[in-house]
Amino acid sequence: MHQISKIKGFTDLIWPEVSKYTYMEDTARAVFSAYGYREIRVPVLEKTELFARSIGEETDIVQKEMFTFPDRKGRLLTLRPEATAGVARAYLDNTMYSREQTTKVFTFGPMFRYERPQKGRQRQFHQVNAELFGTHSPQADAELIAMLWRYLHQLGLTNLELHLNSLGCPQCRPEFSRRLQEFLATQPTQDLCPDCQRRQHTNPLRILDCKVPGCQKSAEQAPKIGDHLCAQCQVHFDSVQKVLQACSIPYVLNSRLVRGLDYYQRTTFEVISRDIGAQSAVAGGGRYDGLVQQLGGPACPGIGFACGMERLALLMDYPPESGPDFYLAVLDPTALDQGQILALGLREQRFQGEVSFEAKGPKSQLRLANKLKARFCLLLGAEELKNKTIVVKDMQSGDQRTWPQSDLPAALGFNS
RNA sequence: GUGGGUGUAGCUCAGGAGGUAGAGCACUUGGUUGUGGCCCAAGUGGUCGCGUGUUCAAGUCACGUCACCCACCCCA
Repeated sequence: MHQISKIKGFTDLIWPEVSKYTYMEDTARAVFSAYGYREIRVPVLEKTELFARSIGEETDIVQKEMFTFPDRKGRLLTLRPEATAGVARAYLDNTMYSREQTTKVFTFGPMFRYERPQKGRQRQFHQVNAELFGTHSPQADAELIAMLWRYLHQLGLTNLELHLNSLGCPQCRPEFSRRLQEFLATQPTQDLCPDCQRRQHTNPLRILDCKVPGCQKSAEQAPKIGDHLCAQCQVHFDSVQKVLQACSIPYVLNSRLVRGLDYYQRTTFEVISRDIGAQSAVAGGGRYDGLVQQLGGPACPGIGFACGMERLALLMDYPPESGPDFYLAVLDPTALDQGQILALGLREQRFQGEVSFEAKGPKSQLRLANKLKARFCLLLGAEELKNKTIVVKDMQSGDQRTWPQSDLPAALGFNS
């Protein structure tokens, strides 16, 4: 019989790797709740239309990266490729906008994109996500970015770069796109890659972050969106930067930072690591003031970010190495039951440890205790069973002595 | 979707120009050591990813196929 293997791009998270994920989640809860964010959990499966309408019909994500299939009644469903659309939908479905002026939520969980797997990229991957609805204030942009920065710092990550840009708004961006197209028209067409020759007409902003050398050269000389923001966008962007500076959050302006989801406007940002291979963006986000309305809700601004947990995991040194408090080594089969009873008592006192399920000689038992990095090895043989004692050995110093079983917790060097 | 790389023991990998599978680590047992760590000895463990072909003979050559990895692309 052949084994059934996992499907491409889907991975099992096993220990110790999985402990990084619980740590990221626990840390997110701790940090985000200090900023007033509450947890939200939304479905993994949504109507395809939700993503088509929010992320953008023409984006790569919608065009070729979604897991989409009909349900038993022929309705098109899609495994979420990102979290914001679903959270925005939930915000509307639950009329959360009517409960309070601003709503702060965070979530985490699996996302799905049909891409070729590589380092830092899986078909099922995980994100930590935060969204803030209901305010236009640039202070909110800065607070959200500061929270993200704080979170990454709390995870012990350094050597990260925060890239910042403004994409303008529906007032000023069309004008900039037109100027960009005009500029591109003056460039020799063959300098652009085939993709960009198409984008030139459909989505010219995307050319700015194309990595093909010819396109980069053109992009360098191209007009910058920062020079073409409308007055309100300029004021907004300046304010965001002012707060970030005041909070001592280091960032670099990157006029070529263009996000691949259509709903972003004004502030956008990305956190980059140079230490994890080609997929270097560990977090990204921005303002999406038009999104809620686009989904059929009231005009309601919003801003949010997502962190790629797989990519953060590549940077994390976790869990710290540590062994159990004790290993209870049973030397004689007749003592197996008593071993369990004694371990139960220790565990009730919050000591952490293992009991052997089978009796073995002292030599192999001590080898095992050593391998487990247990602090104490407790040896229980036929003689100890009879005398109601147990041998306690400190694995580090090698010291050992015989203790009454009734007083075992004290033997591990703790009082109560 | 497009490139490139890799698939041999539980793990990391050797196997020059085809001749019936190797090392280190790990594991088991024993010796030594004050009952563990160091050292020594023995032992368990492999349809060489899968299939077809060439050949007297294929881990080794050819073709195909699958899987994984890295990169493009895209993004977190």
